[in-house]
Amino acid sequence: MPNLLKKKSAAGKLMEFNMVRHTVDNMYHRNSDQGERRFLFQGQGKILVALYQNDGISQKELATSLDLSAQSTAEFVNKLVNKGLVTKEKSTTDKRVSIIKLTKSGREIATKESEKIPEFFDVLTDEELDQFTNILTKINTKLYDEINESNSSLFKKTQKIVKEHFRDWFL
Amino acid sequence: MPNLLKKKSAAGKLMEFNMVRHTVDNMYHRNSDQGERRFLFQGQGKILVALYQNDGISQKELATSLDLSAQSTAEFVNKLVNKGLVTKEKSTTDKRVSIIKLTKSGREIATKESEKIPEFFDVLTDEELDQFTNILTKINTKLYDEINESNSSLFKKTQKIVKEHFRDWFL
DNA sequence: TGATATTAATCAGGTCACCTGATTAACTAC
DNA sequence: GTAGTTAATCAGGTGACCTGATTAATATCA
Repeated sequence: MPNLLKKKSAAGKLMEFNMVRHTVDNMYHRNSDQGERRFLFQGQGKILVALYQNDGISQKELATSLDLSAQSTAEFVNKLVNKGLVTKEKSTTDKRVSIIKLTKSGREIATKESEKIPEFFDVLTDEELDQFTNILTKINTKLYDEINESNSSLFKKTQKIVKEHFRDWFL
Repeated sequence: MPNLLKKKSAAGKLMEFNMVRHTVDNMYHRNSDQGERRFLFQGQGKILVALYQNDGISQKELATSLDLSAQSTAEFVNKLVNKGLVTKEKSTTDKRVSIIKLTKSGREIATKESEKIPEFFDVLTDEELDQFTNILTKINTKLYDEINESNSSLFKKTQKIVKEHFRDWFL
Protein backbone atom coordinates (compact mmCIF):
# COMPACT_ATOMS: atom_id res chain seq x y z
CA MET A 1 0.00 0.00 0.00
CA PRO A 2 1.59 3.25 -1.09
CA ASN A 3 2.24 6.27 1.06
CA LEU A 4 -0.98 8.09 1.84
CA LEU A 5 0.41 11.56 1.27
CA LYS A 6 1.78 10.66 -2.10
CA LYS A 7 -1.53 9.12 -2.99
CA LYS A 8 -3.27 12.26 -1.93
CA SER A 9 -1.02 14.46 -4.03
CA ALA A 10 -1.54 12.28 -7.05
CA ALA A 11 -5.28 12.25 -6.54
CA GLY A 12 -5.30 16.01 -6.17
CA LYS A 13 -3.28 16.47 -9.31
CA LEU A 14 -5.58 14.20 -11.22
CA MET A 15 -8.62 16.11 -10.02
CA GLU A 16 -6.93 19.33 -10.94
CA PHE A 17 -6.10 17.93 -14.34
CA ASN A 18 -9.71 16.95 -14.86
CA MET A 19 -10.96 20.34 -13.81
CA VAL A 20 -8.54 22.28 -15.90
CA ARG A 21 -9.05 20.10 -18.89
CA HIS A 22 -12.78 20.47 -18.47
CA THR A 23 -12.28 24.22 -18.47
CA VAL A 24 -10.20 24.06 -21.61
CA ASP A 25 -12.79 21.86 -23.28
CA ASN A 26 -15.55 24.29 -22.48
CA MET A 27 -13.43 27.15 -23.71
CA TYR A 28 -13.05 25.53 -27.09
CA HIS A 29 -16.62 24.45 -27.01
CA ARG A 30 -17.88 27.96 -26.40
CA ASN A 31 -15.59 29.89 -28.65
CA SER A 32 -15.88 27.82 -31.75
CA ASP A 33 -18.21 24.93 -32.23
CA GLN A 34 -15.50 22.48 -33.14
CA GLY A 35 -12.79 20.71 -31.32
CA GLU A 36 -14.38 19.16 -28.35
CA ARG A 37 -12.20 16.67 -26.60
CA ARG A 38 -14.86 14.67 -24.91
CA PHE A 39 -16.33 14.18 -28.34
CA LEU A 40 -15.07 10.66 -28.65
CA PHE A 41 -16.72 9.27 -25.59
CA GLN A 42 -20.19 10.63 -25.64
CA GLY A 43 -23.40 10.68 -27.54
CA GLN A 44 -23.17 11.36 -31.23
CA GLY A 45 -19.37 11.29 -31.22
CA LYS A 46 -19.36 7.84 -29.70
CA ILE A 47 -21.53 6.61 -32.55
CA LEU A 48 -19.37 8.22 -35.19
CA VAL A 49 -16.18 6.75 -33.84
CA ALA A 50 -17.75 3.32 -33.47
CA LEU A 51 -18.82 3.44 -37.10
CA TYR A 52 -15.37 4.60 -38.06
CA GLN A 53 -14.02 1.33 -36.65
CA ASN A 54 -16.86 -0.78 -37.89
CA ASP A 55 -18.99 0.79 -40.59
CA GLY A 56 -22.37 -0.37 -41.83
CA ILE A 57 -23.57 -2.15 -38.72
CA SER A 58 -27.09 -2.20 -37.38
CA GLN A 59 -28.48 0.23 -34.89
CA LYS A 60 -28.89 -2.64 -32.47
CA GLU A 61 -25.25 -3.61 -32.79
CA LEU A 62 -24.26 -0.03 -32.20
CA ALA A 63 -26.33 0.09 -29.05
CA THR A 64 -24.96 -3.17 -27.76
CA SER A 65 -21.35 -2.46 -28.44
CA LEU A 66 -21.53 1.02 -26.98
CA ASP A 67 -23.61 -0.08 -24.02
CA LEU A 68 -26.28 2.45 -24.83
CA SER A 69 -30.03 1.95 -24.75
CA ALA A 70 -31.75 1.43 -28.09
CA GLN A 71 -33.59 4.71 -27.61
CA SER A 72 -30.50 6.77 -26.98
CA THR A 73 -28.82 5.16 -29.92
CA ALA A 74 -31.78 6.01 -32.13
CA GLU A 75 -31.70 9.58 -30.91
CA PHE A 76 -28.01 10.06 -31.65
CA VAL A 77 -28.26 8.33 -35.01
CA ASN A 78 -31.16 10.55 -36.02
CA LYS A 79 -29.27 13.66 -35.03
CA LEU A 80 -26.33 12.49 -37.10
CA VAL A 81 -28.60 11.74 -40.04
CA ASN A 82 -29.95 15.28 -39.82
CA LYS A 83 -26.43 16.60 -39.86
CA GLY A 84 -25.61 14.49 -42.88
CA LEU A 85 -22.90 12.54 -41.12
CA VAL A 86 -24.46 9.08 -41.32
CA THR A 87 -27.17 7.34 -43.34
CA LYS A 88 -29.80 4.92 -42.16
CA GLU A 89 -31.30 2.28 -44.43
CA LYS A 90 -33.48 -0.74 -43.83
CA SER A 91 -31.78 -4.09 -44.16
CA THR A 92 -33.17 -6.13 -47.04
CA THR A 93 -32.71 -9.45 -45.32
CA ASP A 94 -34.43 -8.44 -42.10
CA LYS A 95 -36.81 -5.54 -42.45
CA ARG A 96 -36.69 -4.78 -38.76
CA VAL A 97 -33.08 -3.72 -38.74
CA SER A 98 -31.56 -0.42 -39.82
CA ILE A 99 -28.07 -0.33 -41.22
CA ILE A 100 -26.08 2.75 -40.28
CA LYS A 101 -23.26 4.02 -42.44
CA LEU A 102 -20.90 6.95 -42.33
CA THR A 103 -21.20 9.49 -45.09
CA LYS A 104 -18.08 11.03 -46.53
CA SER A 105 -18.18 14.02 -44.21
CA GLY A 106 -19.00 11.78 -41.26
CA ARG A 107 -15.91 9.76 -42.01
CA GLU A 108 -13.81 12.88 -42.27
CA ILE A 109 -14.90 14.11 -38.88
CA ALA A 110 -14.46 10.73 -37.27
CA THR A 111 -10.98 10.44 -38.71
CA LYS A 112 -9.97 13.87 -37.57
CA GLU A 113 -11.38 13.37 -34.10
CA SER A 114 -10.02 9.97 -33.44
CA GLU A 115 -6.52 10.85 -34.49
CA LYS A 116 -6.16 13.91 -32.35
CA ILE A 117 -3.25 13.91 -29.94
CA PRO A 118 -3.58 16.53 -27.21
CA GLU A 119 -0.91 19.20 -27.42
CA PHE A 120 -0.11 19.03 -23.77
CA PHE A 121 1.91 15.89 -24.32
CA ASP A 122 4.51 18.06 -26.00
CA VAL A 123 5.73 19.30 -22.66
CA LEU A 124 6.77 15.81 -21.56
CA THR A 125 10.05 14.05 -22.25
CA ASP A 126 10.20 10.62 -23.82
CA GLU A 127 10.94 9.16 -20.43
CA GLU A 128 7.95 10.83 -18.87
CA LEU A 129 5.72 9.61 -21.66
CA ASP A 130 6.85 6.08 -20.95
CA GLN A 131 6.22 6.51 -17.27
CA PHE A 132 2.80 7.95 -17.93
CA THR A 133 1.89 5.10 -20.25
CA ASN A 134 3.03 2.51 -17.73
CA ILE A 135 1.19 4.11 -14.88
CA LEU A 136 -2.05 4.40 -16.80
CA THR A 137 -1.70 0.82 -17.93
CA LYS A 138 -1.62 -0.27 -14.31
CA ILE A 139 -4.50 1.98 -13.36
CA ASN A 140 -6.60 0.86 -16.29
CA THR A 141 -6.01 -2.76 -15.38
CA LYS A 142 -7.29 -2.03 -11.92
CA LEU A 143 -10.35 -0.29 -13.32
CA TYR A 144 -11.08 -3.22 -15.61
CA ASP A 145 -10.93 -5.47 -12.58
CA GLU A 146 -13.44 -3.27 -10.85
CA ILE A 147 -15.78 -3.45 -13.81
CA ASN A 148 -15.32 -7.17 -14.14
CA GLU A 149 -16.15 -7.79 -10.52
CA SER A 150 -19.36 -5.88 -10.62
CA ASN A 151 -20.59 -6.68 -14.11
CA SER A 152 -18.70 -9.11 -16.27
CA SER A 153 -20.73 -8.61 -19.43
CA LEU A 154 -20.06 -4.90 -19.27
CA PHE A 155 -16.42 -5.81 -18.82
CA LYS A 156 -16.42 -7.79 -22.04
CA LYS A 157 -18.14 -5.02 -23.94
CA THR A 158 -15.70 -2.46 -22.62
CA GLN A 159 -12.71 -4.56 -23.60
CA LYS A 160 -14.11 -5.11 -27.03
CA ILE A 161 -14.81 -1.49 -27.73
CA VAL A 162 -11.44 -0.43 -26.36
CA LYS A 163 -9.74 -3.00 -28.50
CA GLU A 164 -11.47 -1.78 -31.63
CA HIS A 165 -11.25 1.82 -30.74
CA PHE A 166 -7.58 1.83 -29.91
CA ARG A 167 -6.19 -0.67 -32.30
CA ASP A 168 -4.24 2.05 -34.08
CA TRP A 169 -2.89 3.57 -30.92
CA PHE A 170 -0.89 0.90 -29.20
CA LEU A 171 1.34 -0.97 -31.56
CA MET B 1 9.49 17.62 -29.14
CA PRO B 2 8.98 14.09 -27.87
CA ASN B 3 8.82 10.96 -29.93
CA LEU B 4 5.55 10.76 -31.83
CA LEU B 5 4.93 7.10 -31.14
CA LYS B 6 5.42 7.54 -27.43
CA LYS B 7 3.09 10.48 -27.52
CA LYS B 8 0.54 8.42 -29.33
CA SER B 9 0.73 5.61 -26.80
CA ALA B 10 0.36 8.02 -23.94
CA ALA B 11 -2.58 9.73 -25.62
CA GLY B 12 -4.21 6.39 -26.28
CA LYS B 13 -3.75 5.29 -22.70
CA LEU B 14 -5.21 8.51 -21.43
CA MET B 15 -8.23 8.13 -23.68
CA GLU B 16 -8.61 4.57 -22.55
CA PHE B 17 -8.36 5.71 -18.96
CA ASN B 18 -11.07 8.27 -19.54
CA MET B 19 -13.33 5.76 -21.21
CA VAL B 20 -12.87 3.10 -18.62
CA ARG B 21 -13.26 5.52 -15.79
CA HIS B 22 -16.38 6.86 -17.39
CA THR B 23 -17.69 3.30 -17.55
CA VAL B 24 -16.90 2.74 -13.90
CA ASP B 25 -18.57 6.01 -12.98
CA ASN B 26 -21.71 5.07 -14.80
CA MET B 27 -21.66 1.67 -13.20
CA TYR B 28 -21.67 3.19 -9.74
CA HIS B 29 -24.13 5.75 -10.88
CA ARG B 30 -26.57 3.15 -12.12
CA ASN B 31 -26.24 0.57 -9.41
CA SER B 32 -26.52 2.76 -6.39
CA ASP B 33 -27.38 6.39 -6.45
CA GLN B 34 -24.38 7.49 -4.47
CA GLY B 35 -20.72 7.67 -5.09
CA GLU B 36 -20.36 9.48 -8.32
CA ARG B 37 -16.85 10.46 -9.09
CA ARG B 38 -17.58 13.31 -11.40
CA PHE B 39 -19.65 14.72 -8.59
CA LEU B 40 -17.06 17.28 -7.65
CA PHE B 41 -16.86 18.96 -11.01
CA GLN B 42 -20.39 19.31 -12.15
CA GLY B 43 -23.70 20.88 -11.37
CA GLN B 44 -24.93 20.57 -7.86
CA GLY B 45 -21.75 18.90 -6.63
CA LYS B 46 -19.67 21.78 -7.86
CA ILE B 47 -21.78 24.15 -5.80
CA LEU B 48 -21.57 22.02 -2.71
CA VAL B 49 -17.82 21.72 -2.87
CA ALA B 50 -17.41 25.43 -3.52
CA LEU B 51 -19.48 26.18 -0.44
CA TYR B 52 -17.47 23.69 1.53
CA GLN B 53 -14.40 25.81 0.83
CA ASN B 54 -16.17 29.10 1.20
CA ASP B 55 -19.51 28.97 2.96
CA GLY B 56 -22.15 31.67 3.08
CA ILE B 57 -21.34 33.47 -0.13
CA SER B 58 -23.84 34.99 -2.53
CA GLN B 59 -25.32 33.20 -5.49
CA LYS B 60 -23.58 35.68 -7.74
CA GLU B 61 -20.21 34.92 -6.18
CA LEU B 62 -20.86 31.24 -6.63
CA ALA B 63 -21.65 31.74 -10.29
CA THR B 64 -18.60 33.89 -10.86
CA SER B 65 -16.16 31.67 -9.07
CA LEU B 66 -17.45 28.53 -10.72
CA ASP B 67 -17.72 30.17 -14.11
CA LEU B 68 -21.37 29.21 -14.39
CA SER B 69 -24.23 31.36 -15.67
CA ALA B 70 -26.45 32.95 -13.05
CA GLN B 71 -29.34 30.84 -14.30
CA SER B 72 -27.54 27.54 -14.00
CA THR B 73 -26.33 28.50 -10.58
CA ALA B 74 -29.88 29.33 -9.51
CA GLU B 75 -31.07 26.02 -10.84
CA PHE B 76 -28.47 24.00 -8.95
CA VAL B 77 -28.93 25.97 -5.78
CA ASN B 78 -32.68 25.45 -5.89
CA LYS B 79 -32.25 21.73 -6.37
CA LEU B 80 -29.91 21.64 -3.40
CA VAL B 81 -32.36 23.64 -1.32
CA ASN B 82 -35.07 21.11 -2.16
CA LYS B 83 -32.77 18.34 -1.05
CA GLY B 84 -32.06 20.14 2.18
CA LEU B 85 -28.34 20.45 1.50
CA VAL B 86 -28.11 24.23 1.39
CA THR B 87 -30.17 27.21 2.52
CA LYS B 88 -30.86 30.41 0.68
CA GLU B 89 -31.61 33.67 2.48
CA LYS B 90 -31.84 37.26 1.38
CA SER B 91 -28.99 39.47 2.44
CA THR B 92 -30.13 42.19 4.84
CA THR B 93 -27.67 44.76 3.55
CA ASP B 94 -28.57 44.31 -0.10
CA LYS B 95 -31.97 42.84 -0.70
CA ARG B 96 -31.06 41.75 -4.21
CA VAL B 97 -28.54 39.19 -3.11
CA SER B 98 -29.13 35.69 -1.79
CA ILE B 99 -26.71 34.17 0.65
CA ILE B 100 -26.18 30.45 0.25
CA LYS B 101 -25.12 28.27 3.15
CA LEU B 102 -24.48 24.58 3.62
CA THR B 103 -26.77 22.74 5.99
CA LYS B 104 -25.34 20.11 8.26
CA SER B 105 -26.07 17.28 5.87
CA GLY B 106 -24.80 19.34 2.95
CA ARG B 107 -21.54 19.79 4.77
CA GLU B 108 -21.31 16.10 5.51
CA ILE B 109 -21.74 15.16 1.89
CA ALA B 110 -19.30 17.79 0.70
CA THR B 111 -16.74 16.58 3.19
CA LYS B 112 -17.12 13.00 2.21
CA GLU B 113 -16.98 13.74 -1.49
CA SER B 114 -14.07 16.07 -1.47
CA GLU B 115 -11.90 13.77 0.58
CA LYS B 116 -12.33 10.74 -1.58
CA ILE B 117 -9.14 9.21 -2.97
CA PRO B 118 -9.75 6.82 -5.86
CA GLU B 119 -8.84 3.25 -5.04
CA PHE B 120 -6.93 2.74 -8.22
CA PHE B 121 -3.97 4.63 -6.81
CA ASP B 122 -3.36 1.66 -4.57
CA VAL B 123 -1.87 -0.27 -7.44
CA LEU B 124 0.96 2.24 -7.86
CA THR B 125 4.26 2.34 -6.03
CA ASP B 126 5.49 5.44 -4.23
CA GLU B 127 7.84 6.11 -7.08
CA GLU B 128 5.09 5.88 -9.64
CA LEU B 129 2.92 8.21 -7.62
CA ASP B 130 5.70 10.76 -7.64
CA GLN B 131 6.14 10.37 -11.35
CA PHE B 132 2.44 10.72 -11.94
CA THR B 133 2.25 13.85 -9.81
CA ASN B 134 5.19 15.40 -11.62
CA ILE B 135 3.84 14.62 -15.02
CA LEU B 136 0.43 16.01 -14.25
CA THR B 137 1.99 19.11 -12.80
CA LYS B 138 3.71 19.73 -16.09
CA ILE B 139 0.59 19.00 -18.10
CA ASN B 140 -1.56 21.19 -15.91
CA THR B 141 0.87 24.04 -16.30
CA LYS B 142 0.58 23.70 -20.03
CA LEU B 143 -3.20 23.69 -19.82
CA TYR B 144 -3.19 26.80 -17.66
CA ASP B 145 -1.07 28.47 -20.31
CA GLU B 146 -3.60 27.53 -22.91
CA ILE B 147 -6.40 29.02 -20.85
CA ASN B 148 -4.42 32.12 -20.11
CA GLU B 149 -3.65 32.73 -23.75
CA SER B 150 -7.22 32.54 -24.84
CA ASN B 151 -8.99 34.09 -21.88
CA SER B 152 -7.00 35.56 -19.04
CA SER B 153 -9.92 36.31 -16.75
CA LEU B 154 -11.02 32.69 -16.98
CA PHE B 155 -7.44 31.80 -16.15
CA LYS B 156 -7.58 33.80 -12.97
CA LYS B 157 -10.88 32.28 -11.95
CA THR B 158 -9.59 28.81 -12.60
CA GLN B 159 -6.47 29.38 -10.57
CA LYS B 160 -8.48 30.80 -7.74
CA ILE B 161 -10.93 27.95 -7.58
CA VAL B 162 -8.18 25.37 -7.86
CA LYS B 163 -6.28 27.06 -5.09
CA GLU B 164 -9.28 27.02 -2.80
CA HIS B 165 -10.46 23.65 -3.84
CA PHE B 166 -7.17 21.89 -3.43
CA ARG B 167 -5.63 23.70 -0.53
CA ASP B 168 -5.84 20.53 1.56
CA TRP B 169 -4.40 18.30 -1.11
CA PHE B 170 -0.96 19.60 -1.88
CA LEU B 171 0.98 20.45 1.19
C1' DT C 1 -49.70 -23.39 -40.34
C1' DG C 2 -51.19 -20.36 -37.03
C1' DA C 3 -50.86 -18.63 -32.45
C1' DT C 4 -47.16 -17.11 -29.47
C1' DA C 5 -42.83 -15.32 -28.35
C1' DT C 6 -38.91 -12.46 -29.28
C1' DT C 7 -36.62 -8.74 -31.54
C1' DA C 8 -35.43 -3.93 -33.73
C1' DA C 9 -36.97 0.20 -33.79
C1' DT C 10 -39.99 4.21 -32.50
C1' DC C 11 -42.87 7.35 -29.63
C1' DA C 12 -43.69 9.71 -25.44
C1' DG C 13 -41.98 11.56 -21.59
C1' DG C 14 -38.44 12.35 -17.91
C1' DT C 15 -33.77 13.78 -15.57
C1' DC C 16 -29.48 16.36 -15.28
C1' DA C 17 -26.15 19.84 -16.71
C1' DC C 18 -25.82 23.66 -19.07
C1' DC C 19 -27.10 27.84 -22.07
C1' DT C 20 -29.40 32.47 -24.07
C1' DG C 21 -32.92 36.02 -23.80
C1' DA C 22 -36.30 38.74 -21.39
C1' DT C 23 -37.99 40.57 -17.16
C1' DT C 24 -38.22 42.31 -12.31
C1' DA C 25 -36.74 44.34 -8.18
C1' DA C 26 -33.26 46.69 -5.72
C1' DC C 27 -29.41 49.57 -5.60
C1' DT C 28 -26.00 53.42 -7.58
C1' DA C 29 -24.75 57.59 -9.98
C1' DC C 30 -25.29 61.87 -12.04
C1' DG D 1 -35.05 61.69 -9.60
C1' DT D 2 -34.38 59.76 -13.66
C1' DA D 3 -31.17 56.64 -15.91
C1' DG D 4 -28.16 53.00 -15.57
C1' DT D 5 -26.35 48.68 -13.25
C1' DT D 6 -26.93 44.47 -10.75
C1' DA D 7 -28.79 39.93 -8.61
C1' DA D 8 -31.97 36.98 -9.32
C1' DT D 9 -35.92 34.70 -11.77
C1' DC D 10 -38.87 32.96 -15.61
C1' DA D 11 -39.29 30.81 -19.98
C1' DG D 12 -37.51 28.02 -23.21
C1' DG D 13 -33.79 25.29 -25.51
C1' DT D 14 -29.88 21.67 -26.29
C1' DG D 15 -27.35 17.39 -25.55
C1' DA D 16 -26.76 13.05 -23.21
C1' DC D 17 -28.94 9.74 -21.21
C1' DC D 18 -32.96 6.80 -19.23
C1' DT D 19 -37.64 3.92 -18.58
C1' DG D 20 -42.05 2.39 -20.33
C1' DA D 21 -45.31 1.42 -23.96
C1' DT D 22 -46.17 0.31 -28.66
C1' DT D 23 -45.53 -1.43 -33.51
C1' DA D 24 -43.88 -4.23 -37.07
C1' DA D 25 -41.19 -8.02 -38.55
C1' DT D 26 -39.17 -12.49 -37.75
C1' DA D 27 -38.64 -16.87 -35.18
C1' DT D 28 -40.57 -20.89 -32.82
C1' DC D 29 -43.24 -24.65 -31.54
C1' DA D 30 -47.27 -27.19 -30.88
